[in-house]
Amino acid sequence: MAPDAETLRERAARYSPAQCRTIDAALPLFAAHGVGGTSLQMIADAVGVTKAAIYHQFSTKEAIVLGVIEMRLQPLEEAIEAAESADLTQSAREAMLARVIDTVVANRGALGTLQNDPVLFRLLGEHEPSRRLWVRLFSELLGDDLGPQARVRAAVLSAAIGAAAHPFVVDLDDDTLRDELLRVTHRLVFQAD
Amino acid sequence: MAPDAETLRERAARYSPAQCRTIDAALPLFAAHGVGGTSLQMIADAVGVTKAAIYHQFSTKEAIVLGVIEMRLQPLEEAIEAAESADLTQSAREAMLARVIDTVVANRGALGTLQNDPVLFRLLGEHEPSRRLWVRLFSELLGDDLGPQARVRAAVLSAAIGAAAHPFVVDLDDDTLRDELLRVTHRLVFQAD
DNA sequence: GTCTATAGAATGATAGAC
DNA sequence: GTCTATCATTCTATAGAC
Repeated sequence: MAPDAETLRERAARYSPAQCRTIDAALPLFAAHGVGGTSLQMIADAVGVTKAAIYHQFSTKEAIVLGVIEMRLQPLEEAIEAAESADLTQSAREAMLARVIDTVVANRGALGTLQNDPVLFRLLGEHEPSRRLWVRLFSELLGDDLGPQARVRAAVLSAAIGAAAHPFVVDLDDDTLRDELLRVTHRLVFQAD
Repeated sequence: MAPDAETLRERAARYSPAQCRTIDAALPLFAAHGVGGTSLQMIADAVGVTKAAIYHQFSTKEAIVLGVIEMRLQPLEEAIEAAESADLTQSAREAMLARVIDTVVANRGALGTLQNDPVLFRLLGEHEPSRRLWVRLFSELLGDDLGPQARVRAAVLSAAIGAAAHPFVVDLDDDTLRDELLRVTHRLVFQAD
């Protein structure tokens, strides 16, 4: 099995408890200051250890960023796997969208943060396991056709997932946000012209 | 007139040619590396001058970031002003959306970059002239009601504007992107449940 | 408006003790 | 797994000449 064929679950399982603490501390810092604006010192301070301890866990800053991606994308992988089915019936596609939106709302800040930082977003496109995840999601929802309409819909759906972390909706409760977001994305994905 | 009541046009007019060169050089760097990942040295190299010259133009890095916001948000201000009308008829609102989408597509990367970096995005919400701009846009399109439905729609519309810079749509020509994006956002904003 | 030169702090990263 | 101590590099920012 090629290393790139690993699932996010398999990768995430390899992180030690100390590494998980670092990953958890890094995400909100990335969300607030961006990856480029977050230093290892800031992460170390947030965890409550020294920089050297962080370097024992991760050999580079990029390795921490990858860890954040793999850990926080994992719930989305689970949602897609759970809803994936051999037959692309309309109801199977609707169930996948609903499950994805559930997960997005339950993980509010996380998935939005991954898409709203230029460094994280680029890595999301270069990191094979996460690439495959997006391909699975969009091809199941929008089909394999890569026409302009499907491309624009995919881009807006991707952006809409990030909108779950938008300031306009921070104080909506999960149920309300999920209902409204599902309604909007359902229309976006499934409504014919 | 309070300083905060200035338009973006008035502010943008104050920048010297040298400052404009710096602002133009900074945007693609912010898009690629994020604000936090972009140093003054990188900006100076891109302009072709030394750091000291940049510091003569802007006293801090944040002043450059503000300059980028004010310059690149200006076309959106023009679009909103041109389409703004006293009566909130449906056709006036549709005309504003169409004009905004035109401007978004014509400025592809710019508006997306402003919304896809955590630092730029935060400043967009703290900077009064740009705050007023978003309020005008969303209240004209979605009304003054701040219910959950309008809030989610506003957040997704805001994200959809950023989607014009998404990799999925980079190689679509302007006309195609504008048509598809307008169709999708029109439905998002105006379609009742 | 741009340059050279520099100050002082912070950065990513490493070595070696515990 | 964490620490102290340190390295070379880069950072923001300033002073003063042209």
